[in-house]
Amino acid sequence: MTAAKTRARSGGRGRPSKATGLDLKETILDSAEGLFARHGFHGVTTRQVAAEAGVDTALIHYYFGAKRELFDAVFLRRAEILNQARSVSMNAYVETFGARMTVEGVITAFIDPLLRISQEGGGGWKSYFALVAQVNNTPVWGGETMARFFDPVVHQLVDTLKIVRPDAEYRDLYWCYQFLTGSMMLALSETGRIDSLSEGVCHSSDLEAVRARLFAYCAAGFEAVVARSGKA
Amino acid sequence: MTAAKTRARSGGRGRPSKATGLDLKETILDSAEGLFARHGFHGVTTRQVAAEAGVDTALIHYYFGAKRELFDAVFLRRAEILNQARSVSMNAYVETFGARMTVEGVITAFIDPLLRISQEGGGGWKSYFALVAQVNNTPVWGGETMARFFDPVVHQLVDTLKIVRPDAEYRDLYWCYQFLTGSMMLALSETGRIDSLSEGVCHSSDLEAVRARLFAYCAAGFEAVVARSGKA
DNA sequence: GCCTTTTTTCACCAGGTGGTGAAAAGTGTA
DNA sequence: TACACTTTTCACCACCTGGTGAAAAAAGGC
Repeated sequence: MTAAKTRARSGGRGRPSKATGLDLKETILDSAEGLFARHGFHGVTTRQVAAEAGVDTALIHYYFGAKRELFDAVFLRRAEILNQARSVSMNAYVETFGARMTVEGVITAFIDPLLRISQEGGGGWKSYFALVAQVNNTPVWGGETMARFFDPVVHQLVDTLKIVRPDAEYRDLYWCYQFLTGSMMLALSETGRIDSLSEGVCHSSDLEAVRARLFAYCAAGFEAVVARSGKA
Repeated sequence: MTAAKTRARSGGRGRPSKATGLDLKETILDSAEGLFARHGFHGVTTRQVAAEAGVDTALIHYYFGAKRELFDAVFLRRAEILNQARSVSMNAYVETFGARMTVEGVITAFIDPLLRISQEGGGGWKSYFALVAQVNNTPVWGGETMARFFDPVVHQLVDTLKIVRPDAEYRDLYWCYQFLTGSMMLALSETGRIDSLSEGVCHSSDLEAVRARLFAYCAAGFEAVVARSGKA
């Protein structure tokens, strides 16, 4: 259902509460988010966003300026929530387990908040993750955008892993992170590819299946790389 | 350097050999490939492709039809080479090692041809891998495109892994493949993200570093998932 | 040479693009 | 009421989009 229709029925009881001001700003962001996630930055026009939000084209420019600024606003909105959730999760893990931390535990603390948010956070989050996955694999400005929004929490992960495995080299840690993020983003974006590939055995929407495998997979891969580097 | 300029100097000896006919068709594909890889399907116009190829816009439609057909032609050209290289590599591995096959060996036979081609195959291949990585993370038509071009060789991988670990469930195999392909495509697309993230410690162009880690990483992750599933 | 076929260019179209400026409508305050 | 301010709409612009049809040029067969 388009945001326009959603706004139209507007609740049905009490004040009609026509969306206005900041409400409308969020509505525009929601529509833009869904469209950007499905078609990419260049595959979406400001007119499409306006139409789905039930809003005049000029209003988008009034609130956000240029199209690229709208995109950044979409990207930023949830990045802050994400970063805080991950930071809190990792800090809690460090404080709870201290010297008994494991690689798999750290990785779980890093990834699981995203899975939980995707499962419990409502539909907008699925679009958002698909969007981030696309940006993550975009050359030119993709790397710069990811760095701008997500570098700090990644450094927190790497530093924590370095505490758990003090002998590991940073080169290995960063490469393992890259492998991890490739797997993680592809799983979170739920492209549907695994559904057809596996002929119905797996479903990309089944994040519980991801949870049951991804942490162990990444942790084992990580340990193997560190071990191999140590003996080499 | 643009293809237009490349064509202009045209060799310098013997027949002037102005590119024509099928040559020109390849030139257009080269230009399209580079542009699509950098900016995505919607981020490129047929005029840009024509300009970089040093060719009239109408010629593109003469040879390839609609823009989307041009994109598919770009995608198909190298997919066939890729699929054959991978299939040959895996068959050779199976025949050479037979009952002594290992998970890491199979995965190496599956991934290494791509690394080698990227290292030795010339610049066009780097663009191509970046392109495939983008499509792999594209919802809507990305999954369908990947399936159309790459499903058979993936099934060959999964079936071979099933021989090496007969007790493994297909569900686990497919999920592990998804994790693997996410890591692999991100590494092959050389987005430059790891360069800035690691502050110069790692370079995404360093495929030798990938080779030294990715096979072991994926194999260990794979074994861990299978083992966990077996005992659960 | 001539004729046919393929390749390349040119001029053009209908519709869509991001973006703007001014007017209009709404909102709060006194 | 009148006023200032914010939010929303409308009409519009210059430019670009994918794509087409016919003419021109080149290549090949005889």
